[in-house]
Formats: sequence, C-alpha cells, structure tokens
Amino acid sequence: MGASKTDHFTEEQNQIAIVAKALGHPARIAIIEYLLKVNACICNDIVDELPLAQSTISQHLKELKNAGLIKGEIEGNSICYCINETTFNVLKEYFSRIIFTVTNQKCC
Amino acid sequence: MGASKTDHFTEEQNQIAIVAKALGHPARIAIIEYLLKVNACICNDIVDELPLAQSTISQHLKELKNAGLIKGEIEGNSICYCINETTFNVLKEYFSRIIFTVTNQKCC
DNA sequence: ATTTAATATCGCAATATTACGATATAGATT
DNA sequence: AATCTATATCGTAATATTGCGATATTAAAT
Repeated sequence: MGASKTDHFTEEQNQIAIVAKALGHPARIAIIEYLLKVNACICNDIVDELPLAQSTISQHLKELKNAGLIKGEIEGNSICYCINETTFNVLKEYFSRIIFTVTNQKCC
Repeated sequence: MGASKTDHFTEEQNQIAIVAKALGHPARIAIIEYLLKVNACICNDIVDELPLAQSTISQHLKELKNAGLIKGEIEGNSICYCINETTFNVLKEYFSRIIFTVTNQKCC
C-alpha cells in the first residue's frame, strides 16, 4: 500500500528512523553543514549557498526542525535556526551502541 | 520535479545522505537490531520476526546492502547477512564531528 | 500607511518509496 | 528428476517526497 507500518515497531525504532530519514537527503546534510560552518544562525544567505529555490529550502528546514535536528524561531525579519545538539547526541549514542555490540560478535 | 539534485552536493554529503536514508525506515532499523540481537547471520526467521511479507523484507535487505550497512552473500539454501561495521563507523565519526563542532559554538 | 525583505505555505507535476502477491531462482533433500 | 525451502525479482497500486512558482505572512524600514 505504500505507507510504512510505524505502529508495528518500537518507539525507539520509529524515532531513530524519523531522524535518519530527515538526514537522508543531501540538501539537508548540506544545510546542517552550513549551520556548522557559519557558526551562527541562518540568515537568508543560505538561499544563495544552495542550488535550490527558497521555498524548497524552507521545506527542508521544516523537516529538519520536525525531526528535532535543528531548533529555532523566527527573529524579526530574519530567522534563527541552529543545530540541536541533543538529537545528534542521541544518534551518536545509538550508533556507538551498535558498533560496540558488533565489535564483540563474530560473523561472516 | 521530484528528483534530488545529487550532482550539486559534495561526494560526502551524498554518501552520508544515502546511508541515512537507508536507515530512515523503522523496518530497516528493526532488521539492523535483529542482526545485532541474534549475533549471527540472518536465516529465514527474520520473516517471522517482522510484520512484513517476505518480499518486502528482501527489498529492505537489498537497500541496506546497497547503502553498505550490511554485507553478505547467499550461502547455499540460506543467506548470510551481517552488519557492516565500517559504514556504521563512518556515521558515528561524522556525527561525532558535528557534535564536537557544535559544542564549541554558541548560538540560540 | 506603504513598501521592502525574509520566510512560510499552497498547489501542482514529476519521481520515489513502500508493500504485497505472484513468480522466478537455486541449493538441499528425497 | 521431483520436491522442498529460502531468497530474489517482477508487476502494480497506494502513498510520500522533491522541487518550483505563486502567494501569503510578518516584521522592519521608509
């Protein structure tokens, strides 16, 4: 049918999948990296930075925010979006756990 | 138009996005966790473990393999799929780098 | 109050994903 | 050789994503 059966999986599995999915597009990775590079909040210059229309970037920003990867609010004329460290930490911890477990098993 | 413009982003950005995208579905997260749990290669019992048809699981396994998250080959009657530690390490390192950079910046 | 500037939302077309049943493939068993 | 078992692939329908232009929104500047 096309829709994924989120109710059949655990809360954590769904959560990790949501965050990973949000990172599953090069434009959104580029946005994250841009936020790191400028070391500050986004102003409109991100539109000049990426090869995408303003509306498309706005959509990507929304998805990143929904997934909890960035946080921020509109600030007057401009906007303040920045990386939400907490969510990235969750990801890092999750992958660290996987790697730790894998290291201690022998297979293939 | 719907297709993502991978040629406008860096090799690393596309690579991370591909791997993240492959993890962007709870069924595939569940498959990874199952591989960790059984601490061995997959046999057909994964079909009993997940609420999905055999063909659907096969499709998910293929995507995980394409993204380099699992590796393995068919072994006679059965199959040998297991976690590819290398790719998970790339992810972990990538997120570690992001977190390190974020920690040293003040924003919002 | 109008205009300007920056961002968000809407509507739409193109494409991709998800899921399943049916079928194919291929090694093991009889 | 025929059958069984396990996995892969095909075809297809439902849904989701991607991207853009047009428009809406909202605060600042004039």
